[in-house]
Amino acid sequence: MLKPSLPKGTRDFGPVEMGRRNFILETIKDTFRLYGFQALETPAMENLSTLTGKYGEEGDQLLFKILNSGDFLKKTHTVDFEEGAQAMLTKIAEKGLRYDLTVPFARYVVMNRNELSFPFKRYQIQPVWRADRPQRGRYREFYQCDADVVGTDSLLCEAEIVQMIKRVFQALGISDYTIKINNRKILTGIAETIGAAGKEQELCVAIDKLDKIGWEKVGEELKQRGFTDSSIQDLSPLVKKEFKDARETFGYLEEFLRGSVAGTNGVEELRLVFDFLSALGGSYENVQLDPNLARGLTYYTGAIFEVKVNNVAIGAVSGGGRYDNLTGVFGLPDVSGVGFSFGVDRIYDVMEELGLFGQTDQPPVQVMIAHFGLEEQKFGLGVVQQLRDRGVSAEIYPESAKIKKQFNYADKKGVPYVIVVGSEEMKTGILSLKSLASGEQEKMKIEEILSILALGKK
RNA sequence: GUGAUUGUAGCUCAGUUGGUUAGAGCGCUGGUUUGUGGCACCAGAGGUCGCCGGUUCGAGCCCGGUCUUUCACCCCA
Repeated sequence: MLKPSLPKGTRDFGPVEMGRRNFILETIKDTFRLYGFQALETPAMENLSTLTGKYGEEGDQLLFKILNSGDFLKKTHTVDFEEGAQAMLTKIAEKGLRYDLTVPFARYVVMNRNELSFPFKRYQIQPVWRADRPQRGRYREFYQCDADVVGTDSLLCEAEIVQMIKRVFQALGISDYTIKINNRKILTGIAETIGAAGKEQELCVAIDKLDKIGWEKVGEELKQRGFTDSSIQDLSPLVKKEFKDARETFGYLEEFLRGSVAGTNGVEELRLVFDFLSALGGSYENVQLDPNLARGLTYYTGAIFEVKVNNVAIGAVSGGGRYDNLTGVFGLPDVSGVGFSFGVDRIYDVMEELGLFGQTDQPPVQVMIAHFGLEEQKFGLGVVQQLRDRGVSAEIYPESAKIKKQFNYADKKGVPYVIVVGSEEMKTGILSLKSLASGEQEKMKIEEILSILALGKK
């Protein structure tokens, strides 16, 4: 017999997990809709030509490729084997699983550019696949919850993103978190200011590790990447400075980036984002302007975000930024957009670690009807139907069994109420309603039970 | 992709320098209780020791490979 197993880095979600995941997903969806985003779904698989080259060389290796159907060796010749995997790939696979939701979205926008009215706001909640090596909080199949606005460069979008993040985390009961904001132009400005213009890519990769390995090691890495001692020297005060609030950070950055047009622009943009945030009635609580935030993604050009839950050893649970040329590779240039994404799987892990589930768990059904035999069960069917008609989720034990067994089932499943139907109850029409949590049991008319449970369901 | 690490009952884990029929707790099934779950007591079921191969008279234990888990790097949600 074959032992069943799952592919590496994938998981099943049982009933309890699904309840919790759906709670998170519904919260996110609600929020997206509340801000005027519309749903979009795209296929799990895309043409490989759509996917390759969009995530860098590393990304291409992490793509799951789909072997062509039928005789996949049809187009190959023996010499192809000698050419190596890279050359062979295009002949045996033309499709791949999506790696993120942004590229399929860009593809969709380009294909439907004439039908869409811009600015176009869409959200998309679907699994993505990466042939990564799994770790905690890192899977080969995981969900992304993206919301993007394309076709406008208004910084209001950035401010609304902050508001959406705050709403979601509040609804989920996560309070100790930080939304870090920076602007790619500020990073460009920093590179220019320290005399390393054009090396911002390297700067980002190194600076991103700051809270992980510390300034000293980052300095070493910068040196290895060809930064001069004086550049590193110049960078040092900015990195080491601890700002007490956004106002102070803005002041310092303005001074620091005085000589850089890009840098000054970046600061101005962020100021406007903060202005909009105030106008929306949002506080700066949980929001941190962090000039050292440097998300590696190559396509961000403006604001960048990252959300971390404090005191939990898991990476970012949300992130995003503005890109000026999302659709350019598909032949539609100059479409500015800004988007962000929640990592449900990580949010789940965080909430579990913080013990936030439990209060949010919903019972599988409100009430179960236990009975003593076929006649009693038939009587119970009438009751169960009435309950369902009133919108109360209810089930009746499907077979005749010892009452103890029926109670046991309800208890294990976590059903809060049990109604017992016996010959006495059938005669009088007065049923016993027992709360499994308290153990209290009361006799009352069906109508009364219906009212109590119908009230309780809200 | 590089370097480590893990795997014994459904779950969490014991298992002596390699030596008979591999154990515990929890869970599960049944009973004590044919109109009541949780608690208690009693009984019972359940294991190709991840998989394949090797060394050995003999392997859960040693060796190789493979899969899986976790971790660091790379990168990322």
